[in-house]
Amino acid sequence: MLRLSKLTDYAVVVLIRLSDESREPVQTSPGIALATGVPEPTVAKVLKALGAASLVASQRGARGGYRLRQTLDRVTIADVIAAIDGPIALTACVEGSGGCCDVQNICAVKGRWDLVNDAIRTALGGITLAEMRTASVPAVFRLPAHASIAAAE
Amino acid sequence: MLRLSKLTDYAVVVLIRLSDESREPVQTSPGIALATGVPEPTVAKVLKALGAASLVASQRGARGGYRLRQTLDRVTIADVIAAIDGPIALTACVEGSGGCCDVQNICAVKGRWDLVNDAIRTALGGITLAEMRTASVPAVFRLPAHASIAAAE
DNA sequence: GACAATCAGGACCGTTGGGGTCCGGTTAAG
DNA sequence: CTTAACCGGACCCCAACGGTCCTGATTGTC
Repeated sequence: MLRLSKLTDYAVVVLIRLSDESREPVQTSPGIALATGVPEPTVAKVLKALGAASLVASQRGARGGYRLRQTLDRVTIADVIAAIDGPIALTACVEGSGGCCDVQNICAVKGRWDLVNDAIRTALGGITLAEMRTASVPAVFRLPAHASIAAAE
Repeated sequence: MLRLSKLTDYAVVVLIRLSDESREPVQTSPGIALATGVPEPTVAKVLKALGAASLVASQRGARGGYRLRQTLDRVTIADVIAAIDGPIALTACVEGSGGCCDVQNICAVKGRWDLVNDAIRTALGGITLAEMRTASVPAVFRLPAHASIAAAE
């Protein structure tokens, strides 16, 4: 169903959590795990991927943790997906991977998926995490983080 | 990588093949398999799904086969994906599937993926198979179907 | 200077679902 | 009646993903 990975979903949750500047500017992965309800090892994995993509910066050692590298209005869904799932390409038959398709000499749509890939990339590149956080969300759901943490403990 | 299934790829190939009106208006799945290089059972499976979605019409019995129900300029990629992979929804957290997410009481992006889903649907709904077939494809690749069949035999 | 906290980067499994195959039944042409 | 073709399942296999864990490297704190 054109599913995108659950990890990406988590990544969005984590990034939005990280954007809450009202708390410590640097947050640890166990802390984020506790706050979001996502298992700690998974949070760590997501954070590592986001770090590799330079979406977050890490601080090692005692009192270390993670912080955002850009504000969320500068981060698009496409960025997150690319960070977690790799480059956005819907099929194996994208340009550059030539020769992988064993029926390509017959295939009538050879290379035609680029049109679709571009459309997807454009659509995804036009949505920022800031929009996902705020846009038309009932106030009830708008980051009642503190209360949730308390409830989770 | 936001991969869409190979079956969908095949479906596009099959539909484009089916659109070649220069041959029999009704084509059999073995015939399409031969022409496209896709294994016959797989072609049959794709055709069944397309039939269930009313993208193709089937004629049973001897001298039966499949034919298009609409011209390709009226069929979008979104239609094909929906026919093969089910409704387009990137995550499990879409509206209507309420209660499946065990962290939803903490999740800060509750329901926010709708924004992304809509963007994808719009992007995919704007591309027709006719565009995928013709748009800027070098003439060399433009359905030299007859030659290919001959070569495949 | 020793210790503790925290990230880094792998290796490691279990499960899921897609990809592919096959079979019995049904329909319709000849 | 025979044959050709679709129909609708059931079925299996494997790769990929989600999730976990372990062992280092780094840095602040006592």
